[in-house]
Amino acid sequence: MGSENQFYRDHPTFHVAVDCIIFGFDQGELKLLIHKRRFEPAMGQWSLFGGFVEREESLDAAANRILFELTGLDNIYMEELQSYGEVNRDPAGRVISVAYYALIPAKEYSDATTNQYGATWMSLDELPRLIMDHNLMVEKGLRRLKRRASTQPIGFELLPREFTMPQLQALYETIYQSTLDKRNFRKKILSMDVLIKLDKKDKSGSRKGAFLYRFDRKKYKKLVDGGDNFTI
Amino acid sequence: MGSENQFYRDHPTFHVAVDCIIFGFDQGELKLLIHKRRFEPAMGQWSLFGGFVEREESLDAAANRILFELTGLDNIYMEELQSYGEVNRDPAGRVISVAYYALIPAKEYSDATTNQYGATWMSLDELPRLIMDHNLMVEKGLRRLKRRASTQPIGFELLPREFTMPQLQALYETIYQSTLDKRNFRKKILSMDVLIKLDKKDKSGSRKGAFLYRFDRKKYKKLVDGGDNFTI
DNA sequence: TCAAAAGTGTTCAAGATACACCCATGA
DNA sequence: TCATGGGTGTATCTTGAACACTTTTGA
Repeated sequence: MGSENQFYRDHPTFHVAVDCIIFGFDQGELKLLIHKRRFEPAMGQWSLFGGFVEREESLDAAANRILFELTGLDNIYMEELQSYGEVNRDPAGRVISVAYYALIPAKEYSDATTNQYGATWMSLDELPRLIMDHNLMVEKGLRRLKRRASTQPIGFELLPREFTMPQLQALYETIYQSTLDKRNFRKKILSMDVLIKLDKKDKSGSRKGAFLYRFDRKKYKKLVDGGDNFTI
Repeated sequence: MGSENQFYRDHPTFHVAVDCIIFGFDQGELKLLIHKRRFEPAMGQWSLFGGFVEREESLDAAANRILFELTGLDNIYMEELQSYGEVNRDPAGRVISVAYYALIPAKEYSDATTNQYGATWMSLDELPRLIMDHNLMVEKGLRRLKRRASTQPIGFELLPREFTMPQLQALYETIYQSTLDKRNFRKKILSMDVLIKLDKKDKSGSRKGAFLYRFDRKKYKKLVDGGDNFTI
């Protein structure tokens, strides 16, 4: 930064990190992708996936890089959550961390990649103590997920591209931690007209089989342009 | 930072700044407190109030310090909005900025202090071009304000401690950019039972005078504890 | 043939919206 | 006395909530 002016240079600089709260949905449970930290301090303890921001890299780029390195997945739903800047949050030095949360379709994420990085899908019900303020980040991420899920079509990010109504409902029941009436649920979601009903059934869940649906961004756009909102 | 380990030291560090989006409400308008920047680059151009984070200072502390230095006001409603980390957002060097938005009761903020820092209340309708990505920050802050105002009792932060119904309604009409029916508005807000009606009238707005109210945190807590939400 | 999950409509209650007149006061 | 803004109640509509039976099919 030889080009920086004197005024800037009189001020301190900081390490800046990105931490990713990676949510997945599998077997009727919300899960978090975590791993055991591979460097000091706190090596070997459970941690979110994170890393330092590099010199010519934006925050968003750093978050996407970390996620891609880990999962090989691109075009992932990802949003900044909040920055964490307490002076002593990291015992090894002053680090300002920007937390992102990401939603990935757990099924499309191969376990092969998982193990390469020691990544583990951990159910949110039995989440261990994570390093530093990472548990705080997760709590905040969860709150955000719950709120967002009710007003934005982000639930679909957690499901495979083709999914059934019972799957979708189970997802929302998990996120909201409550049971929903299936007739009302179908009515509401179908009334928004953002899904495409396919001609196929998924027979893995029952003998009868359940019709597959796909979320349609164009229809969603129509809904929004028409002045209506997604709510569920 | 002599205590930092080698792994950390191999990574770059960054200037970190805080920028404050300071909203006020006066004369039926939402306003933003801005000033002309006093150092290079872009000296003399309109800017949000901001500053660099200091060595032993958390992000929140930095935001509060900047706001306090500027307004002399303490205990201000303030919330982190989002971080801005594009590589070239600041032409004079790499700076990562954390944007905060604050709501202050414009009336309690004396113009004396204003002028000392060259601060200016600028109506949002005639907001000039601000430096760097500050206009983006303001837009995002506004969207957040609109959403939050409908589900959290933050409108009161923009009014004096004692206010009238017509004032409160005018505030919400401004935030939502729409007109509201005064009977329905009163019904809704009074039904939540979070206000205390005072025995006094404010006669500045009409001959008849309007009763003054005060927002009551205890009543609000009762509402929330009872499982209900603030909505307007 | 039966167990297990998928699929389907109607009724009722609550909350949101629309709407018009009287009141108090100072000039 | 009148102009100005403050204050009040009811009827209707829309939306969310509650609720039970039939269908399909593989074992």
